[in-house]
Amino acid sequence: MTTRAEATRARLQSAALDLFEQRGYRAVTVEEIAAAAGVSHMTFFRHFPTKERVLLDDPFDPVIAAAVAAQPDGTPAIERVARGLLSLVPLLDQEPTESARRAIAIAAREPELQAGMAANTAATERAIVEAAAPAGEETEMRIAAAACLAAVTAVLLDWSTDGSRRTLGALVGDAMTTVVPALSDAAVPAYAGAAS
Amino acid sequence: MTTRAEATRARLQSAALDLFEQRGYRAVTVEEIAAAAGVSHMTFFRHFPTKERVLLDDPFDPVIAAAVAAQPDGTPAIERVARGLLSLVPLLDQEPTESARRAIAIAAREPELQAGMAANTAATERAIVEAAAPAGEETEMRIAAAACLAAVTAVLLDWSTDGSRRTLGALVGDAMTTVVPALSDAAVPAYAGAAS
DNA sequence: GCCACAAGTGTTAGTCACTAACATCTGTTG
DNA sequence: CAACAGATGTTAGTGACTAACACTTGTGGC
Repeated sequence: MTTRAEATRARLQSAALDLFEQRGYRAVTVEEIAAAAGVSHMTFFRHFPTKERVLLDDPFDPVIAAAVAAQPDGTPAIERVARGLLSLVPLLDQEPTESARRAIAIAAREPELQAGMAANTAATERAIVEAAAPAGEETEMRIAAAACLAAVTAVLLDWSTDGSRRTLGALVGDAMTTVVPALSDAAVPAYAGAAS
Repeated sequence: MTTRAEATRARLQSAALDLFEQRGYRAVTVEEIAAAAGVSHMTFFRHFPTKERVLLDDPFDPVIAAAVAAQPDGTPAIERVARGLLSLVPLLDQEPTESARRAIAIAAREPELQAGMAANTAATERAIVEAAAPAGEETEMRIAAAACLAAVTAVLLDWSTDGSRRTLGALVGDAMTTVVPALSDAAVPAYAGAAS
């Protein structure tokens, strides 16, 4: 059941994406987005706390955190995080990622939006630490999460803009292999040697 | 020779730091900072492009980039970056870091400022890639830089607020060991085993 | 000392993101 | 249909940031 609020929210996101693509993030005002969605600017701010959030909305933290937590412990934190992220690759390659790609492509052009993406990353980092860090190893896990997520963000930016037709999954595989060279040795055959 | 502009800039930074500590980043207006420094708000914006920048000013990118570039190539990108950052530890432990610590402690409390720190990190990342990436390996280097810098940022936030009396250098050593476990084996004896 | 000249700063008048308070409308439930 | 809650609108702000133009202060040549 789609509530009225959900429909409004979706219209705002869609209108914002279109307008940002046409005229650039900076040049579009919240008023204009709201008008294009047929609502007032107050309604916009009831659905999104900031202009930035209408573009950079990311509800995947719990999924990512669970994937990391599912990795066997006992191995170094950075390997657990890397393997957890790799385990999500099949999911990535089947999702309807087109609107996400458009959003990231817009963010890639505006430095202020990359700061916003970093805020997303920080939230994901916290989720991973809470879900997957053994007691007493929170710092290690936070460092490992920060490192791996930064690497994923780096390839996300490429993927969104580059003409390169590589799948997001393959790029994430490369990123994890770069961060944890040991992964390419044997553990994840599907991605071994994928890095150039 | 200290120019008038440099003096004004320093007064603005100092006044901002004091006011932010007393009343919090959000609650202090640019007008108030400017007034405390004896100038108008327009002068503030001539010295700093945004309110955020008066706190998060970071001129160390060239030093960091050079330190990474100085590492021998042929090893994985992530090891070069990690070793480059480690080579700066002696410098860290002798610098007058007190105002930096105060600034980071303020930033640690405000999510919006952590986004600003991420913008700093992105700039550092670009500087490292430009200075140290062999032709054709830019992506690998960018991923490695993003990962290591994220790890350093994570410990910086701890260092600024925690009562822990560990030196910044020791914390950075731990961070690099977490990201590149291989470093603890032999290469950098001073930090081997420093991680808990 | 005086006179360009430029760098630094001030004033004023805006735009736009974002907030608070209160009114209105719409859909649902008894 | 009445009552109620969720969703939206209106209005009136605050504060970050910009543009245009005037002014002031320090510096070098005469």
